[in-house]
Amino acid sequence: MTRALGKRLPIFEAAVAVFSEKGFARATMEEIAKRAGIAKGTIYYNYRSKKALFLSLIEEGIERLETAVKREIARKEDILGRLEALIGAQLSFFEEHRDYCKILLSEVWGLGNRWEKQVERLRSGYISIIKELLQKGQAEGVIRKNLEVDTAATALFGAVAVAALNAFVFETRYRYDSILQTLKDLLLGGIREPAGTVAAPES
Amino acid sequence: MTRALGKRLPIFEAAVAVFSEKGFARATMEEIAKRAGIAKGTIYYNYRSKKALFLSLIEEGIERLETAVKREIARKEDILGRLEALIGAQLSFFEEHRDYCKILLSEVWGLGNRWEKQVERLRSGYISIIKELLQKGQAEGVIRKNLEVDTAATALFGAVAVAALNAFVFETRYRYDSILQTLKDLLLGGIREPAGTVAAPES
Amino acid sequence: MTRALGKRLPIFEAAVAVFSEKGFARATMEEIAKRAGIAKGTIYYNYRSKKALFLSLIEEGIERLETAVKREIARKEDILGRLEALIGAQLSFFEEHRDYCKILLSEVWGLGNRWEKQVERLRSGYISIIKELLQKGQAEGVIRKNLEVDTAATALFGAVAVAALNAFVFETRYRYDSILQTLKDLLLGGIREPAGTVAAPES
Amino acid sequence: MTRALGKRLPIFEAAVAVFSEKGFARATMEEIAKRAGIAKGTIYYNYRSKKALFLSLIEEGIERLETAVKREIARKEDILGRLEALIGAQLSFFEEHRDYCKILLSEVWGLGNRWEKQVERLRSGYISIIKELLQKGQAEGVIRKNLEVDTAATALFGAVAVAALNAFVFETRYRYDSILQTLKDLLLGGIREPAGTVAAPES
DNA sequence: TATGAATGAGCTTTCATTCAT
DNA sequence: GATGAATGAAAGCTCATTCAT
Repeated sequence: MTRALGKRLPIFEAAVAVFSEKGFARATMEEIAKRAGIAKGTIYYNYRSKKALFLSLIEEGIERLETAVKREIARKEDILGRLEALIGAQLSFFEEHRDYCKILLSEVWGLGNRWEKQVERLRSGYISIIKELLQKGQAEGVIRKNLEVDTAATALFGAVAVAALNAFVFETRYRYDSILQTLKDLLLGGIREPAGTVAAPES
Repeated sequence: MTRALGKRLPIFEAAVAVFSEKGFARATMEEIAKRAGIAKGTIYYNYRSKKALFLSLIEEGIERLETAVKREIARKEDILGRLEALIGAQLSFFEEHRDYCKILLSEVWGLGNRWEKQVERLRSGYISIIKELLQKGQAEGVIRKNLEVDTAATALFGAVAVAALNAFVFETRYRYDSILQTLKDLLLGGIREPAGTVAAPES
Repeated sequence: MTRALGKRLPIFEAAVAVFSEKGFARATMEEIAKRAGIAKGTIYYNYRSKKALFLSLIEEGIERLETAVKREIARKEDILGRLEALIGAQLSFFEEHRDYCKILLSEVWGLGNRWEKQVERLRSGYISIIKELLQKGQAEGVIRKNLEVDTAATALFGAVAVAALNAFVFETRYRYDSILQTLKDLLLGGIREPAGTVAAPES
Repeated sequence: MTRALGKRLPIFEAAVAVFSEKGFARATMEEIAKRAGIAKGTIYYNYRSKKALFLSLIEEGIERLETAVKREIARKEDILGRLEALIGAQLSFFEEHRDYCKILLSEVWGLGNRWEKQVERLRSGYISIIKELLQKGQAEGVIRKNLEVDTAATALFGAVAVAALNAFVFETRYRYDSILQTLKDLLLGGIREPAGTVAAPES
């Protein structure tokens, strides 16, 4: 998102669609151009290369995700509320942009160093948001101190992302609210039935 | 894993390495052959195509993961113990085979439809193991009934996988025990400091 | 022959030459490209595949042959004159395009089923022209009724084609008029010295 | 046909079948071996190369054709009877060995110099049989002197071969006797209704 | 004799990229 | 600014041939 996006927006949107459907390697500039309704050469007039186009996608995608997440977080005062908001924002973002969900999982998280430093920065940038919340929560005593924030943050991201992928991409039918509630319950309260509760047998 | 693996094992191992480093599309038969120390044609003598080789990899990988997980689960009697065992087995498998960790995340989970029915079957086969544990636990009253098992199972898988990827692939230094403990705590008990607990200030 | 043949004509001509020299299977795109003075990829920019290029060749070839034959036939009024014209036109076409002569014989007539429906249609399309002439001639009483038109038509085609191949491809020296006259005599009047004729000893 | 054909016969027969179905280039040693019920290496134990196997096929094929033709010719005294016998023998040979019919037309006649000198010798060897008959007949005054024997001989061969191919390979249903009679009539007597004959309307 | 695993040259095809218009 | 014809490097795949057993 740099120049006065003349033809840039259509290209961008077509690229998101094609990259998410085919993955980076099997996506072709030809198809992106066709879907954007322009000539192939025009893409090169706006982006240096296929890779540059892709990176700009990733960057934009993570930026949008961050923006959405930060906006939702800001609305809550307490840490736990903010974590819930984060889970909700990420899930909702992935529902609306299942394109990105696939791309992020398979090409950014799933590929290790395969991509540039740039991508790595974005990845750890996003994870940091979660980490900071966790750390603040630990300091305030609302989050368990024995959790290693690094691990917990990535696990949290992974849980939401994979569940989102499963529901929005693999399954055609799903109940959004139910998924959201389950994720919040699971991540905040754990799988286990709380100790104090009298586990009333399902009679 | 079919014939009396003449050159099959070296091919297999080289393929795992290359596919995990480059991803399916950017991996070349040439490189796999070179790394296996054989001629390109020999791969085709043993596997019908690049795709077939890859699928056999996936299949074998998920099979091994399942085997390891099931073995560990079988050692425990109670459901929660089994869930802990599952988390541990998956984490340990991903540490030992970080190749597979990347391949599974980026090409199997991360790709929706892009692969064959066969892969989809394997994927949901593995998830079923988790789902069954959760359902049994809910019946026994040790797992919270309000969790949607589908979502919870995929989230659990995703949490472990992404955390493993982060530690074993992105970071060079990590403390295995710490990660394992964090995942168990997080997934079984949740992020939140248990209610009853007197949140002892971090003195 | 579709688009405003940019590089199509040179490709086409090079392809005719190479296919005729080497046959379909042993002809390489590399050589066709080199002979057309273009890059290999350019062929694929103009034709979907090697097979498509070849089929377009066959189609064009039979079309040209048909056009030439029909033009010559149209100039004569009587059936026998038309048959002579057909023999002459086919022979002359094969002399001018000995490339096609080889391709047609070896890949179209010589291959049974091996090629597409499309080729079969072209083949029987051309044979039909001869068949119709024969049938009309039988109806008019100038052609022997006991001849099976199917057999006679293919035999006539084969006689001219193989004789043409022999003269124009295998032999370097030949007398065109003599060949033409022999074919006309043979096919219209037969090998046998007419009965009534007093076989004047070769004085 | 040299060594004590130990495994040679099965190979030979399988080769004829496969070469005729697929043509030289698309036939594979693998398939020939499988169809002969032996291992691939065994073919190389009996024939120096694919080409050598193929050439031995051609040689054998033309030899068999020549033998059959000469046998039938020898039974007749007069030239015209011999020519009829030749037509009959060639047609019958092609019916029984439609394999050879295809191979001969597409790979031997249809390919010009593409094959070895050896094949050329065989080809012109067979044509010579026809030529000699024609020359003798011209000397005896039963065959028209104005026919160029070279052209007439190849035309005769081509007429029978292409008609045979058309009937035996392209069509599934055909009446052998009718085809034979038509070819004899056509080639000996010509297409044209004999002049003296009162063209009796088809009452 | 017979085998079949192994080879690698060679082929078709794809596609990111360039550049004259 | 925009185009799309042209390119050629690179990849998957086939198969005649070899050779240790």
